[in-house]
Amino acid sequence: MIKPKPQTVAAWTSLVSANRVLLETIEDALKRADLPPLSWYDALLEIERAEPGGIRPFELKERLLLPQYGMSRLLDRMARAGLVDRDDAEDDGRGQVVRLTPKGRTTRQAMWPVYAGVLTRRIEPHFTDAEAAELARLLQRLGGGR
Amino acid sequence: MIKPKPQTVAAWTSLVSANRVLLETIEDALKRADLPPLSWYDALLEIERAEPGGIRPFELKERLLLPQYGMSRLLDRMARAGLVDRDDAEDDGRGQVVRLTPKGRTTRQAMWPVYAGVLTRRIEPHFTDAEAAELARLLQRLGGGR
DNA sequence: CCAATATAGATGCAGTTGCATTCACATGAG
DNA sequence: CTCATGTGAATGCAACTGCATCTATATTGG
Repeated sequence: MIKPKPQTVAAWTSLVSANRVLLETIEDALKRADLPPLSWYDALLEIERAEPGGIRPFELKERLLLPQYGMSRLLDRMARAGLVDRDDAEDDGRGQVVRLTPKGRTTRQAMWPVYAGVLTRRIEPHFTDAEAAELARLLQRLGGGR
Repeated sequence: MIKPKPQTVAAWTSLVSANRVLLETIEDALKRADLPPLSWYDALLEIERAEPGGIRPFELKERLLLPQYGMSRLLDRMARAGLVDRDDAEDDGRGQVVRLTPKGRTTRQAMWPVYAGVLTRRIEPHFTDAEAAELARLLQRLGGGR
């Protein structure tokens, strides 16, 4: 019979809780500022980083850990909102290249202070610099990287 | 202009990643074992802990950090699946008392080894006991407890 | 007691997600 | 070249979530 150590269970439950609470705080803040949800931020940032060549949806989904259909629909919504352009890929008739529109760029820039504000206010007061670094180091072992 | 420390951002992004990866692994394992999703486990456990008196949905939603409508619907589904009973509360005409059915109890018991197995295999190899405890300790400061 | 307000829980609707499948183009073996 | 197989992306459908609202009972102030 498998029996995890108490520390293991404690680490997992506190991880889930922390994630939930922080996520909710961030989504709330974005909503109150009349900005798109957090998932859009991550996508916008990743697309911006891929400038000026743009990025293929299948690369994006790997970096964001989204399922293929999730990526497809997220891009749909962002395109409908005028934040990204999807053009057919020159060199692959099946695929596309995604790029930010100017509005996409400004939207990401508008989201950052809200996002950063929550992170700063909700994380930094609880840790010394060394503790935060240690926390990041430990957590990185769980996610496989990124 | 708000500018979080790099450690803060690193801690947050690795937290999100770790959460996503582990959650997905657990849900996958449960699905492959033909068992209900993880959210049911948490609810079943909390209800079981409240035996024999049962628990009120509004208490449950607070312990599980779910919105009221989320709790209401989760209980709907679990009741439809025959895992819980909802009876009118004796002392409060507005409310109910939730209890496990025998099937609810066995289902929770069936889920645990799958859940525990993933936790053990995906967490314990990466940490010493002290590290796991330290991780839990640091994370607890973020979620406000639980 | 009555009216005003608060709390427990359900629900209609729109938007999102998961799953499975589909379509189109790409690639490699013969 | 041609067929079989693989890969990039979209989509129909059912389930789930968020939001706002609604109903019913409880509580409080007068």
